[in-house]
Amino acid sequence: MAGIKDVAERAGVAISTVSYVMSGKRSVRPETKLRVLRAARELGYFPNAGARMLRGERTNIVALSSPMHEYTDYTNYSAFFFAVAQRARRYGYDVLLLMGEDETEDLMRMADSGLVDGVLLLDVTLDDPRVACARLCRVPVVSIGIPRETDGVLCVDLDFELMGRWAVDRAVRLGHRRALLVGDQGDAYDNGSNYLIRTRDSVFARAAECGMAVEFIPSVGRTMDAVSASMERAFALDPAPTVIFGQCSLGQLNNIVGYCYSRGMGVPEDVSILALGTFGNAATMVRPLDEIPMLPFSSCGRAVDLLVEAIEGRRGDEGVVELIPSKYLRRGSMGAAPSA
Amino acid sequence: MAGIKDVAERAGVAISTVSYVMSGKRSVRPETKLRVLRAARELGYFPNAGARMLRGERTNIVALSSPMHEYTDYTNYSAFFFAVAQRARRYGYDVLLLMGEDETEDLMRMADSGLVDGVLLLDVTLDDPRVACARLCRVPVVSIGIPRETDGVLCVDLDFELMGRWAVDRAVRLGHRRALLVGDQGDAYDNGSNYLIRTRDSVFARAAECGMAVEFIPSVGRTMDAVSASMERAFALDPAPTVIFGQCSLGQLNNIVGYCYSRGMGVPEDVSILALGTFGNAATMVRPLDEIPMLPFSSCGRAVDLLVEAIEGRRGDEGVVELIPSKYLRRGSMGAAPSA
DNA sequence: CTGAAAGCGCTTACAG
DNA sequence: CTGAAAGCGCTTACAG
Repeated sequence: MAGIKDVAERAGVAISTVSYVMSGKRSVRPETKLRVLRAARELGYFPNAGARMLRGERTNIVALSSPMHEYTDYTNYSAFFFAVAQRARRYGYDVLLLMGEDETEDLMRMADSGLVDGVLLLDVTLDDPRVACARLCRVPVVSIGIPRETDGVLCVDLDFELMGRWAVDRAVRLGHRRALLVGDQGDAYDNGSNYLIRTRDSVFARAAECGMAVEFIPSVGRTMDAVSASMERAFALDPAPTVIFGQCSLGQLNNIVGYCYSRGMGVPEDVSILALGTFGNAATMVRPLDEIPMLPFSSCGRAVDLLVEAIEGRRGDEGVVELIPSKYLRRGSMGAAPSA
Repeated sequence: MAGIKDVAERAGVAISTVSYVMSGKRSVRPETKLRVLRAARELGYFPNAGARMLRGERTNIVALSSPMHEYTDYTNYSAFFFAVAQRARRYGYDVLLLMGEDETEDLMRMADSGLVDGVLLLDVTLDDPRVACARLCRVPVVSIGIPRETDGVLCVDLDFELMGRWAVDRAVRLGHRRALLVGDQGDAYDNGSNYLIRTRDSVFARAAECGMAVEFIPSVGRTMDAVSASMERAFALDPAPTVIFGQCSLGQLNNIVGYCYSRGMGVPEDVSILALGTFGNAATMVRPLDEIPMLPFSSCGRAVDLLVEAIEGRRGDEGVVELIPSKYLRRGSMGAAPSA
């Protein structure tokens, strides 16, 4: 509740002096400075954020746009939120969550109200309307995810094409010729969820290059029964797949392993399994799995780096697309293809 | 970038008229109003947030304080974030994440800078320093979690005492006399993480009343190997427990089930398992489990309700403690105790 | 029904 | 080394 005037009065100086002491933008006689600092501390003075904003000062807030949809499975989002918040904190920024369904309205409001210094877009779809907003915004915007049209925006993402290629290459090297790609819920692809499509298509493309057959089934549910039913159909194929790429949740992967075990199939003796886009947590499964994880701390961290650079004017608004390679974590669930 | 002056000029009115049109705080001639609205739309006008704050208007932002610690397992936090954000949105509020390690400093800064209209505390420990801050704050604060001293703060939480009693009562009714409580990581209790302690102690207390023996083991790790080692020791007891209460993550529960199966113990024929404080997702396990879940949407939703009431002055700052009952979800993993 | 002007709490160019 | 004052973009009491 104490303002700069109260501090000035208590310290016996002008408000400008208080301001300069706080900002350090000009040198102040040590004794004066001390009096001011003591007064500020005693009064519990914090500069009014509104007044600073009005003067065009940074707010040290970045918005994180992460719209909620009906189909949003938010289980793993906190990793992204934490990653963003942690890195932002390092630069002295706080994070304002924008989770309204109406993505673009929130965005324009924030960008033009002067409340935030920059914006991060999460969960960017191929034709995300927020990207068009980004081009109009007076604050810098960084997209975590690669839209179809990238010109004029800063984009960072994990290299999901590379993820797909790595998966296929590893399987092919182990002699596998028939793969099953278990996808996420079908509507996640329909809604253009970017990384899912990119990974899946990269698997398809690379498999075609390598002469490997790939069957794709989206998940229809998360329970053991739902997963079993899907797997049942997949393994009824002749010849049956010898390797499974799981582009799905850890729970579904658990059920896939459970299904294999229930059918008497050993991992990796009878079937190999590789998790794609998980969160490094397939190590904790009953049967730990090889995985090529998301690395949210890498992608989000880098996105914050770029955003802060842009905010502080150390970067123009030329388009940038940075792809970050994931890594391959071995847990022994990928083995040589069983000989026919 | 367009300001109220630009809108006024384009509409041919005074800035006060623009202001009144935007706020609706006084009636304006329909034609004038229309001209103003059109001008505002054409210029993409959004009121400057700083100027409004300076005038003491609401910012329509609430802070969500959720400090990150070394030991924080953030896997399930997004459910709370989403729950808060969703309900806040309904009232027209955005959410500012405060995740700095230094909990109280962030809090005071926010509360006194005028940037937020209210604050929510997440992950409140028994002697949480943020609660003391809350009493000093000039904005309302709602604690999600019950600290030791609740006077002068608004508190909402799930009824974890009831959760503990329900667990024990259900087991006792099924004839179980020896239980194993598998806890979260040990340091989570040491750091005073509120709900863990309350649930655990409630299990202890109720078990003592009912003449049931309870062995407690904190988790030492999340991998199958770590969980197996702990379970090994627990089942070496004579007589061995016939029911397991799992106050731990879904991954660890999966490993507990995996351990039981590997030892040839059926669930619930040989051992019953009940998950406490999970997120309704034990339905998707290979062996679905009975659970008494967290219900973040209930507790956080109610917390936002209270906060908004306080912000809008429809509630004094008398202390309030609201406990919300969870529910018991049956999945067939709790059965009659095997006869000795 | 509408407008001119004070003032919110800061920062900073200007003056000394 | 320090201060008096303009001005950021709004809201609202006052005036008509």
